[in-house]
Amino acid sequence: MPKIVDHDQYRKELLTKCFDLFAAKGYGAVTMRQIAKELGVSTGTLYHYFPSKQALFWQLYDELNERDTASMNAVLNSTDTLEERITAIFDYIAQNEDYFFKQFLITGDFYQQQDREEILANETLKHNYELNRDFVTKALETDDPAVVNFAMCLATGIMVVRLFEGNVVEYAEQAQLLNKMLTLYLQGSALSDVNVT
Amino acid sequence: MPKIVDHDQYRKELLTKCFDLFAAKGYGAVTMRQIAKELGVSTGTLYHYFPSKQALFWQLYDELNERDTASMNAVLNSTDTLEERITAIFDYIAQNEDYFFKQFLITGDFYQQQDREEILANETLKHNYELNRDFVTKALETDDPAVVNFAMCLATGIMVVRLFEGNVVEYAEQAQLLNKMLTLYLQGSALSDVNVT
Amino acid sequence: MPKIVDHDQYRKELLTKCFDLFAAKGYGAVTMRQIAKELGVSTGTLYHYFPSKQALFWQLYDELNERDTASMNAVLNSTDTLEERITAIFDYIAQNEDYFFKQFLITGDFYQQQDREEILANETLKHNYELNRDFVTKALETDDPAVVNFAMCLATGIMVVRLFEGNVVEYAEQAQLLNKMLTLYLQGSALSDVNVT
Amino acid sequence: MPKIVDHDQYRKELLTKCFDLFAAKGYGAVTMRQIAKELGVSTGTLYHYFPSKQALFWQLYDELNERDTASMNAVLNSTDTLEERITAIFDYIAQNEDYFFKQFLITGDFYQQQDREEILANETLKHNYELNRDFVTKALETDDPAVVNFAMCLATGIMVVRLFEGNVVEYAEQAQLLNKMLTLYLQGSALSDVNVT
DNA sequence: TATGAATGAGACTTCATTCAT
DNA sequence: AATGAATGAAGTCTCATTCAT
Repeated sequence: MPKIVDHDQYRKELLTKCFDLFAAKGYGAVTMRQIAKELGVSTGTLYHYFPSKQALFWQLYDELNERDTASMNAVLNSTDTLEERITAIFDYIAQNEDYFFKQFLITGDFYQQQDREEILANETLKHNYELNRDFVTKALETDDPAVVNFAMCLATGIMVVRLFEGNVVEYAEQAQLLNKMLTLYLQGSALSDVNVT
Repeated sequence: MPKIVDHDQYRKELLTKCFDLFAAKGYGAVTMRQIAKELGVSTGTLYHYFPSKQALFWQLYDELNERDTASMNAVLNSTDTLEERITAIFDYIAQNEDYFFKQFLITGDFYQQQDREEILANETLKHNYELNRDFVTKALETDDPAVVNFAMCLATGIMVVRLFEGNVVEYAEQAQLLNKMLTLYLQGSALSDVNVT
Repeated sequence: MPKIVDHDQYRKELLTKCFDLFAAKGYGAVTMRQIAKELGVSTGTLYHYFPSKQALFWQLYDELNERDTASMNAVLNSTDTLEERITAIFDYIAQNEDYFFKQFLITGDFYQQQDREEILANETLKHNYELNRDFVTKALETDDPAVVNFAMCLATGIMVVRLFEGNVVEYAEQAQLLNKMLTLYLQGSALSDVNVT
Repeated sequence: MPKIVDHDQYRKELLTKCFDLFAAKGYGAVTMRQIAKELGVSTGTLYHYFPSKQALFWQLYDELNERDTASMNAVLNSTDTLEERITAIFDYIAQNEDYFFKQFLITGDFYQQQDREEILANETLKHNYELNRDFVTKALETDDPAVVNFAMCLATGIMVVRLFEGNVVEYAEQAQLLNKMLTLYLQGSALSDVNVT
């Protein structure tokens, strides 16, 4: 018997440790030697677990998505009103902003690995988006896809702006705004629905 | 100073040609030799105009911002109502989406050149943001910074989502939504202002 | 000593399986992992039987020679005339051409392991040559070493030319030529011997 | 203008210097760093002239063939009889044995670069063989291809045996033998031709 | 015995940059 | 101002070998 190691589990542990490194420096700027050093293994070992730098990167990306799916489900518990749910979501993003920054940056790296066409055809990417969409749909309790997109784009935008510009926008403030506007808008829709009827 | 003008102008011409290259492949993936070849000059000449790859990159970034400033001013001409102005802005983004994609990607590369701290302290970046903010402020004719941010984040978000996910959102649709909500919201504010008064 | 026999026999089995691998790809291009995989064992096990890659290689070489010795003896049975014996030898080479190709290629690899001096001083190599020489001497029933060398070089040459150039020469044709020439030559020698006497 | 260098001529100079290195150690055992060091250039420069190690190797191979063609033509001058011509050829080989050794070893390496099929289909290889064949045909003044092959295989065989076994055969001795046998054989053919007529 | 995880030197190759011309 | 040859550090990856189990 060889050294007792759960190959797959150890592989995931290594991936976890890579996260920060890629997020901080970007795919291109991180060398396999650096990764190995950071993980406390030799380059040989690194290649024992990941056939190439690209492969390591893709596996990391998959791993991230898997996590997100798991952690998002708890957010909407114990929320009753629309306002509470909006607040909960923006709070969740705010709390995990650092993680989202990193994930976004890594996705950005991901992007530069291949042609745009391939990216847009990529199943993992699509799947991740569907996930988020369903989540927001459930939160807003609306079946108007435009509204769902509206909220998602706003949230994404805030995050991106904060990433690039710093604290020029605040989550809580924007959450309130969204809440008010949405309430007014949905009331309006409801009214016009009533009127129509 | 006859030569200097030529020098500077030629430098800008070279920069222009670099834009697509960086946008398509990313900073790290483009080599100075590739750039030189694309520009039809030798590496020696390239280094004659730009002291380093980084410098070339920064100058490109500056160049981009300069252009944006110029081209954005014309957008709001011949718009009277809020709706028209919102439509005009989103239309402008939609028309130049490809350019914004590239600019965003290059900014992303830019980001990976250095620490987050330095980025956020960077004057060029700040300046660019101020510019956009002023533009939106003027367009929305509101002095509520939260609302300005709201619109900016939404627009940014739509662009980013489309970049990564494809045509899952549409500019026109979101523009309409924003228009309705904003109208309702601003009316409400006006009313409450009145009430308060 | 019950275990030792198994050990040695297993070792030889492993060697046999290595033959094709080395012949096909060459010493340098075959990795120990590949060998292990091909043999259906782990690298650890491989190293249990062979202290190093070089050692494995040398043992393979020895093994080859051992086999040749055994298989060549039967060739000259039931041949009466010189013509029959020459035909038998060339036939034997033709039948086993593939094996000779591989052996030659492996010997070529062998060569590149060390300095020419060492090669020429190598006992295994010498021994193998003596073996072949004795065999040909017996076949030609002559004690003129020049003639023996002549035949050996011709046979070697045909094999090498076919290895590198393909079927541009035929064994049977050359065997006939050698037979005729040798017959003429040996008759002549005999005559002159008589004359001398 | 850059440093004045005749790119192509310098490339050939570098190739020449590589010859011994490859012949002595074999393709696999020579590293690009070693080559660079030996040539007195940096690895970067080496790659400036040769896109890869393989490419360098193929170019070397081509270069060798080109040379052989040139140098073989002078050999048959001032030879009148068959004996003189045979002697001249074997002498030529003996004089340049070291070169032939190296060429043969490099060809052997060459062989291990790719599949046998590809090798045999390789035009350079075929061309080289044709060249040698024509040369020998002219030297022996016979149009019997079997005899030409006979002589070629013998010469090749002597060279190969000497390469692997050392001075166990001598060129001069074998040249004499070949001369005698060939003379006898050709006389015989001539006679039988006469008889037939 | 047998396994395969681990090692780390070293292979090929790239690339920003310099410099002689 | 312009060229492109030259540099060498550094990147990704391989592989013979060792060793804990």
